[in-house]
Amino acid sequence: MSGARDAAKRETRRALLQAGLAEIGERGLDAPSLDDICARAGFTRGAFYVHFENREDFMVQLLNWLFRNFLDSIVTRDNRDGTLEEVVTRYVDALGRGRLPLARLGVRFSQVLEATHRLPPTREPFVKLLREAAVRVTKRVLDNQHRGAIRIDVSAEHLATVLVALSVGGGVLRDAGLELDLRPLRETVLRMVAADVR
Amino acid sequence: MSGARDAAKRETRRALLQAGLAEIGERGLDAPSLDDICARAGFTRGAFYVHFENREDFMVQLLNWLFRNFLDSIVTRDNRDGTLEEVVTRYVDALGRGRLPLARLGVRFSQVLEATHRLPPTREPFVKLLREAAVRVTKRVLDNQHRGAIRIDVSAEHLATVLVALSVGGGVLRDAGLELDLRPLRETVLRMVAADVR
Amino acid sequence: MSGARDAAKRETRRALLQAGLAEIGERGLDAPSLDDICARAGFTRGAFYVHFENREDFMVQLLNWLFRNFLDSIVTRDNRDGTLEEVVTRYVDALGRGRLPLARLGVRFSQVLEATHRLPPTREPFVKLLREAAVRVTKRVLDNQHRGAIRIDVSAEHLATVLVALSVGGGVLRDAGLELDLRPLRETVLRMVAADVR
Amino acid sequence: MSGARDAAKRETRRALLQAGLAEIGERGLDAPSLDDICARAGFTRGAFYVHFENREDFMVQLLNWLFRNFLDSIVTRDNRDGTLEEVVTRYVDALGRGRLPLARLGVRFSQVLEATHRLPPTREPFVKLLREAAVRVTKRVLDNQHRGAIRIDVSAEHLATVLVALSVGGGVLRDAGLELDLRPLRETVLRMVAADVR
DNA sequence: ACCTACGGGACATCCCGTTCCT
DNA sequence: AGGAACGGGATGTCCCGTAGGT
Repeated sequence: MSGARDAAKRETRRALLQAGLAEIGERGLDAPSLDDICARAGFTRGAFYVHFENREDFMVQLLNWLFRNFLDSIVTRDNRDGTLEEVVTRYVDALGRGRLPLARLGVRFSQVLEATHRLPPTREPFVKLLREAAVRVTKRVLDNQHRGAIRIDVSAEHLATVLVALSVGGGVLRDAGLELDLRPLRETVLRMVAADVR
Repeated sequence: MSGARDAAKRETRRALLQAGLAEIGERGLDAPSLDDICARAGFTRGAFYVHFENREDFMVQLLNWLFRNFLDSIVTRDNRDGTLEEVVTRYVDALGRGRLPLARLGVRFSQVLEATHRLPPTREPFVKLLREAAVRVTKRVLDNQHRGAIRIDVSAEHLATVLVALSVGGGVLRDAGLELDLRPLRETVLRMVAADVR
Repeated sequence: MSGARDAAKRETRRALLQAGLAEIGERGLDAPSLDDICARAGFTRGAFYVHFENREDFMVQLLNWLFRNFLDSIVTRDNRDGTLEEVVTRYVDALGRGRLPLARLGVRFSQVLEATHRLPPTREPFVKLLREAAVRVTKRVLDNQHRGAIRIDVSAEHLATVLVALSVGGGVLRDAGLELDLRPLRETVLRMVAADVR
Repeated sequence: MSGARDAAKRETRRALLQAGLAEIGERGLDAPSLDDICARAGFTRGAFYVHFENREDFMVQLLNWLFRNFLDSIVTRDNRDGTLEEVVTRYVDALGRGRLPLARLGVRFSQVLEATHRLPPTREPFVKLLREAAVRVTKRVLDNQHRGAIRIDVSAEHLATVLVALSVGGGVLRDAGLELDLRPLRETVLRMVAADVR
């Protein structure tokens, strides 16, 4: 199945979501009108209502689509990361240059949070996402504990959760406009989790 | 002069701000109309425009009013807190029972963040606020380092910033609906900052 | 009470209803937009929504207002009518010249009927209206029977109902575009109800 | 040629008209969208525009199709009716049970009237229809006058027109929701047209 | 100080008609 | 013949800001 017709349809849908993401990133969740979004995608509302039931449906689908990219803003999926130090370094580096996946899409953390609060259907997938992030970090911590790079007097799971919270908090502070000198902060964190003391 | 007159006027103003806060907490920053807010305060827009220029002005004043209470959600102002452990414990405890000052007002962290992003006049006071929070925590850390309760191989300032980020991140995760077992997380953090290493 | 403010308000309301009636008469129940109606009255939708909850509320109030004039299209209220013959003659005369109160307002019978069917709140007052019409005609018939002008072998009440149905039917046929030679029809009816035979 | 092909096409057309009739009966002339009508018939607008030019064209064809059944709501076509009393009795009986052809289709008299007013192409056939109704009744009256069952002091034509108006008026009152005790009304009418006077 | 009528802009939704695909 | 994507117009509703009354 899925001939030229279906392909075009999917492309239209993708373009609308993409445009919606861009508009939301620039102007918030509520500001952009459907006309704005459609115009940016090169379509009209006639097309919009073929693909989405209404504005809310659009937003829900948009967010769920976003969540798939979201996780990468905390920790990448692949296993080539090596040490936790490298993970943290890469994260902090991306944060410092405004290159976190979310930021790259022009969406603020707080926007996502607001959205999940106002659109109930998005809450569950979002929470699942956060849990998955903790799970991924837990694996790295365990790896590093085994090879003696991370202190073993704390549970890997708890440490991972702390790190996730710290990442989120750092991103939020950054979004908020607080200028942070990231390098020493990174060093501080690494020292707090390191196996060898002083 | 004009005692009773002015008092009544101030009371009206306060009632409007209070109502605005309640509406925002319940329905977000954009949903409540001025009519909704005024009605909740027992007035109409006629009273509103006596006290505020327009919706944006109202929101700015509302947020700046909120910020004065906001800092306490991270660390209280008084000096009777004693050890950092007590500070952290109290914070985590409040977080666990949804009794952070912000939460008590029914406002989510993400809402404040969104607001500061869309209302430029609120950004500066907000950032100042975050800095002040870091300063307060820094003092506590220094105190504790001096008495040997906190590790001294990290800068008090950096550690404080990390703790603030962690607090913010924890609050956000909580807002997001992630159920956290806070006790072990608190223990993990305390161990990471402790002076004595096992 | 009711100073200059209230008077202006009532006048605005009246102007909107009047304009609505005119628009409905010209273009039907559904065609005229609120903008059309408001423009004809010299106002905008901002004024409209002060006086009416929504379009349906407006239509209901409009119809109920119309009903007060409606009854006169079947039989006038005052008692100076004298014989039933005069009543019938006057009615037929008005019908023939398109001067029935309804027609004078530019509203068709069928429009009123349609409206009452689609707007439930208007049904009860409309039915009450029809009953009142029958009651009025019944009184005339009784008068005329007492003085020997109308046959007494039929119940006054039933005869009145028949006459009302006949009036309505005649009006509808006229609305429908059937050209009727009304004079002989009137004579026919009068002969059918007359007391003296042949 | 093209037997099955054409049959299928006609069937589609018929299904659309049928669905349109049902929708109109339930929700009025304007409420149902083409999508609603097509969906009810099991098609989409793609099929619709094969058979009809646009909405107006559809409505015109629908009404003209309806008119063929309409006449029977006033007087049947066949000549087996016998006395006028039987005609009236049968009509009143059908009226009382809501079994007039129009009512059976779920369409109100006022809807047809409204339609003819707003769709000019339907007016002429409708008026022709009403005239034909009068002609049919006139024949019955003449028959009955010849055999001495109906008074002869009124023109058959005029009496017939009066009866048609009365029928229409009765149907309208019924549509309007006025509860009528039909039996005595029927007796009243029959007495008014009877040849023998008590 | 506060209320209320009103002007007027914005927008989600609905729906019609066209066009291209199958 | 029929299905479905898309263009694009129309409109009810909501809401902000203002002006004039009380």
